[in-house]
Amino acid sequence: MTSTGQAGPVVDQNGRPLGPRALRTRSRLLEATRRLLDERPLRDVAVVDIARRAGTSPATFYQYFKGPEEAILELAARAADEMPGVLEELRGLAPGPGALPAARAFVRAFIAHWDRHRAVLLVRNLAAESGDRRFARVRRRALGPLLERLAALTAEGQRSGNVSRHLNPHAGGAALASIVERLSAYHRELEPTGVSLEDLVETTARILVQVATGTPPD
Amino acid sequence: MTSTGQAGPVVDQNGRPLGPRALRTRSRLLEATRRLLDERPLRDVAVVDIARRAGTSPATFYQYFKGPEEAILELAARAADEMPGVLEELRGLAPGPGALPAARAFVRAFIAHWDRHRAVLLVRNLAAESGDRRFARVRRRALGPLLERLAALTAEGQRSGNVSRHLNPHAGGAALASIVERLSAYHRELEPTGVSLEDLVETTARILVQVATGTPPD
DNA sequence: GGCAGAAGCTGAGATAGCGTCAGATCGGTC
DNA sequence: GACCGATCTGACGCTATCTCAGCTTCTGCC
Repeated sequence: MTSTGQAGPVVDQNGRPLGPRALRTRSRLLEATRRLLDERPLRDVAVVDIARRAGTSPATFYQYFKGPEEAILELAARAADEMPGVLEELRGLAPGPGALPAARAFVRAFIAHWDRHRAVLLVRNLAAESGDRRFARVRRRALGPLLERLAALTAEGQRSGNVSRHLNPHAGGAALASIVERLSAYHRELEPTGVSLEDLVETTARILVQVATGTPPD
Repeated sequence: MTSTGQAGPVVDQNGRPLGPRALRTRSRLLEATRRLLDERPLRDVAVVDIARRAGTSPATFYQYFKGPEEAILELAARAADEMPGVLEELRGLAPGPGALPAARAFVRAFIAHWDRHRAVLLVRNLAAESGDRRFARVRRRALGPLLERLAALTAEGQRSGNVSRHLNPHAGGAALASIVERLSAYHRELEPTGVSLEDLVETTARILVQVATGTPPD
């Protein structure tokens, strides 16, 4: 199974499975797309550019992808494959003294993940929010487990009486995930205003712990 | 002063000020852009389409705008002009019993604002996050006052001892604004998973109050 | 080594939107 | 009813998309 979630081997636009040479060409095209997207907005990334940078021709690109978007969809899927590792950091996030360090480590890992894949994730989010099902699916695959984890934590906090019954756990999970994702996307714009990355990590981690477990650290 | 923040009257691409007929044509073009953007992603909105829908020609469009993006920039600036009204709702958000209703009203107003301008705001955010200064500026103009308000509230909470000293007020403000903005953008995708708009409003409002004032409502 | 067939690649071309400019049209004025 | 500035557009050259038919390269077989 590929990282896009399709079953079976990688195929070209006609459904034919790819041999080793073709796979290498396809990889070069993906890598070229990734690099170009780091340099300029999607609108300015032409298929010709991708092909040239990959040392091949536009026609070859179209053999493997419907267009730049489809290549980005696959890059987003690959990024999603990294999420389990990032979520690992959340293991220690349970009421108690280990909560804050775990939250910090998680926030740091999440931001690093975003910094690695910023351009791709921005396109993913725009496409998903604009109604593109494929991108919405990849996004859900990446963030769903985070939402669930935070929701479960909130629900647990409610059971133990530390978190208000008036919160909806899923909405709370979504809200907390929003902070982490949004600030990851934005921290570069925030830093010039005097908020350091460490301020962001510390503040976000503390909000996570406070809201999800109901017990403010300190 | 126009809503883009430029001084003086509206001008065309050659800097010539517009007469009443031209202003009407320009307005039709803006409205057509808005409507098309609600129907499909920016990538699929051609200048030809905008012109046709406005009952004019592509050449006319180029007389007033460099391209679709510039039209959207102006639409985003107009949306930003609505923000003071939305922020009005925040007036009552101070420690005390009025905090929760004020927070609810604010969250509702903010979501309604997003629902009105969703397509434009998505493009604005993508462009801003991709490094486009003009869009970043409009975005700051819209959200800056919200950030400041929430940061001030948090700082006040710290002074009165209700909010942890370890939070950075500006980071906290940004985090809370993130929730509101992100969930406004996302609530449509969340609803199918069983989280109602009211759940979202209630949960977000409570998190706002709890984090910013340090006193959980209840 | 040489050859057949499969695998992979691309040149060339039809199509479509972009952005410009010279000139047509409109609408008010005398 | 002729003029004039304001406004609009037809037409054109350009660039990028996307598609084939056919070319090149590889592989295994004799």
